[in-house]
Amino acid sequence: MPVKDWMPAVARAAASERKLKIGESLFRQGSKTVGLYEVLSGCVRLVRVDRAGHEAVLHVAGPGDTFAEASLFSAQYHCDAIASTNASVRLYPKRELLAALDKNPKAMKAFSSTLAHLVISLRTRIEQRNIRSARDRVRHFLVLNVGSDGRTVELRGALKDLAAELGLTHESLYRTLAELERSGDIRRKRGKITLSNPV
Amino acid sequence: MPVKDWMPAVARAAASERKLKIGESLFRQGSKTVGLYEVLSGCVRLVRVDRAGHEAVLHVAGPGDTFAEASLFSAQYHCDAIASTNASVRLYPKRELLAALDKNPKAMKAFSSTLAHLVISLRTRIEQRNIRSARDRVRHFLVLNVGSDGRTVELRGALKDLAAELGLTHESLYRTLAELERSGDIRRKRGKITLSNPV
DNA sequence: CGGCGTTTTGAGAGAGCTCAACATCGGTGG
DNA sequence: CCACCGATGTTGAGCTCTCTCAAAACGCCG
Repeated sequence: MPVKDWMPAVARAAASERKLKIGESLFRQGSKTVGLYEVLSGCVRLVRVDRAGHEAVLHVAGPGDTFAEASLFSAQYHCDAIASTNASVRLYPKRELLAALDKNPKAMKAFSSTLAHLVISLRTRIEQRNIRSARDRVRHFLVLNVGSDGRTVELRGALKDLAAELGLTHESLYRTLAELERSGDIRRKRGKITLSNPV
Repeated sequence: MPVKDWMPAVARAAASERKLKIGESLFRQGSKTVGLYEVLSGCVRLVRVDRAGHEAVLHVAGPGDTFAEASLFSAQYHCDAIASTNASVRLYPKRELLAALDKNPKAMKAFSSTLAHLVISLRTRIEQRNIRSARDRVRHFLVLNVGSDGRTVELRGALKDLAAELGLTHESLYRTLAELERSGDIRRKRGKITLSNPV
């Protein structure tokens, strides 16, 4: 559900905006939670960095998406938020938002619904990561991200970013896409991938 | 938060119980949602099965845990629930529970909090699946699951089940544990694993 | 004691990762 | 307008690690 449809006016009034340069971090894992964010433009990714220095991409939020929902019930952020492009975001401060939700059961319910759908999409991502084969993992992603025509996927950002989101090396993704194109399963055209045999 | 602490009396009154034999399924992906479950005894795992027939373990719920939270905001279950042991569960029917939550903002808030913490733990699981090395993935799991002494992990169920939960083959897990034991990083004793160098 | 599922170890193959070189594209400044 | 530069995209070769298939020891329960 779009944030506009449930965000209480009080919380909206208390919101502030901020611009981010590409690569800039909005918060880090362990830092104190200040509230919930909405992406106004650009893309922000949520990642965790393991000791080997690898980024695990947990989520990519685009315009209209919210992120850091769980921050309302946690004292610290549990991942890093980094701008994948130049971006602007709106912050709904935790204190005011929680107070407004307490007074507005309908909004609280909508917020719960948002969290519930987030849970479902996270589980889909776990399912994705369980697929070993690069080919199948890419196909899995494509099928789940086709647009309204049922066969075309619009890519947000670079293929390199997609590789990170899929948990593959960019080399592996390039090769896999090339193979899929050679075998006729997909067609590519600058930022778009079309499935030849939509499911 | 334990379900007892927030579950409205009305919903509790409407609950029913059910026993499951090991391997029995409680619901399947795509089946109509009937409500939220609590595990009374045994273990229930949530899985998705990909077309290759592999199970991706999304969650394992033990006594006191709830599962299928998102069902309240979805018409169909998005994964399978299968008993990993003989188990008994309690069903809080969707209709009555939603009605009770609507009338009880505090309970709704607690439910949101439960969802938020679920989101965090799911992201931790994604982080885990992003670790390629079996050794590191096992260590990651162990560190996150130590008991109150900070070094001992109590295993629920068989190592084979743990392997599935970690997204490894059981052979790989056995080998990895054997290596960790040989190198002195862990010690094993029937159902318990102790870290030699707790973090 | 017998049977079944778990645990363990072995050998081989496949697939993705790593390192490396190069091509291509987009933006910047002269 | 062109040259330059960095980031993205592409392809090659080799290696490592896990998966897979196989076989056997072990443990629990009837």
